[in-house]
Amino acid sequence: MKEPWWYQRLHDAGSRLTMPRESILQILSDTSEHLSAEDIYLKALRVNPSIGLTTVYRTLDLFHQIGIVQRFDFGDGKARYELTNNPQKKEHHHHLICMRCKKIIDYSNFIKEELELMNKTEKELSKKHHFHIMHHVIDFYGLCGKCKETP
Amino acid sequence: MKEPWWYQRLHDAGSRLTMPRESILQILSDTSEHLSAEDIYLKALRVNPSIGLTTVYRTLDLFHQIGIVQRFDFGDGKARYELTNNPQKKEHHHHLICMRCKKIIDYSNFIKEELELMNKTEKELSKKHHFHIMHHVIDFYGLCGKCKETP
DNA sequence: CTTCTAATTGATAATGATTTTCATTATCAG
DNA sequence: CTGATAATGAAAATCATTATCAATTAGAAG
Repeated sequence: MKEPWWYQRLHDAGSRLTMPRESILQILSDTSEHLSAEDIYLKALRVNPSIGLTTVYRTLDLFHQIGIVQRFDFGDGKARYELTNNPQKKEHHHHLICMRCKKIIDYSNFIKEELELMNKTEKELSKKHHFHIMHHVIDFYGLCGKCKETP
Repeated sequence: MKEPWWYQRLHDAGSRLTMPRESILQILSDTSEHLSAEDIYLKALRVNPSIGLTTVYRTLDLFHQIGIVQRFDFGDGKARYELTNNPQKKEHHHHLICMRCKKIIDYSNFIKEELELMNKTEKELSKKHHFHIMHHVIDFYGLCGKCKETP
């Protein structure tokens, strides 16, 4: 079995490959949801009943630092985590967030045009502000169909 | 003195215009920073020493619900608030966020092209997902010049 | 202008996500 | 294999945000 790119990145960061980290990586790559630290912890418990919530937090933080996961704050008080896409596959998705009921809709029909523009903009900003951009987030805030009806 | 658009919006929402709310509105429109609830509270205290932190939170939440302020989570554990721009002036800015030192750089050289695309996309998403979009957020995450140097 | 009532306020306590601490354990380079 | 060092987990500590509740106030109606 081929080691995914993030194993390399872990190693490059001088971090060790441990069981809790593997479980978390596994959980993240098996889901398409927006998992919170506790969601991940609960799933991890089923595989490794001795894992600690603290470790989950630390691991997610590490993964975020080295670019393996993205962290999102949708305004419901807890952070959500998603595996960063393999840089080869340039696909990514964005979110529609209902400001009332907090529902999140993924939006992945990403327009070619938009992706191009984003890349161009990233390059420009990188240069102008000496910033090394690792990823970007586009979120749309508003009211979902239901909440729009009932004010 | 002309009442700004948000006064109307407050009224339309069936909410009253109170002193704490005016102070907060004032503070928000006087700054170009990304203020947290506590930042705002401390500033408000200087004008109205009897204001409570709770009220600041409630007010910011209300303002956010009715679209007067935008709320941002940059990953430092506290929410930040900014007055939404007057809808007439279609300008808005976005952020470069350093994942290490949490520095935030505003980016407002917004490309015409990008704004057009955003509007088009918003329209599309609105229709497709029956979503009433109120605003959007674009954030770039990465490492600032300094943090890039010292790993 | 006065009255009345629902909206609003502020102090305090409670909540809940995330971090810190620290003694123990496990990884992996040499 | 082994030691230096990173990583772990339990428990306690933080800290932003929210709920509670009695007291106050805005502003519509008269």
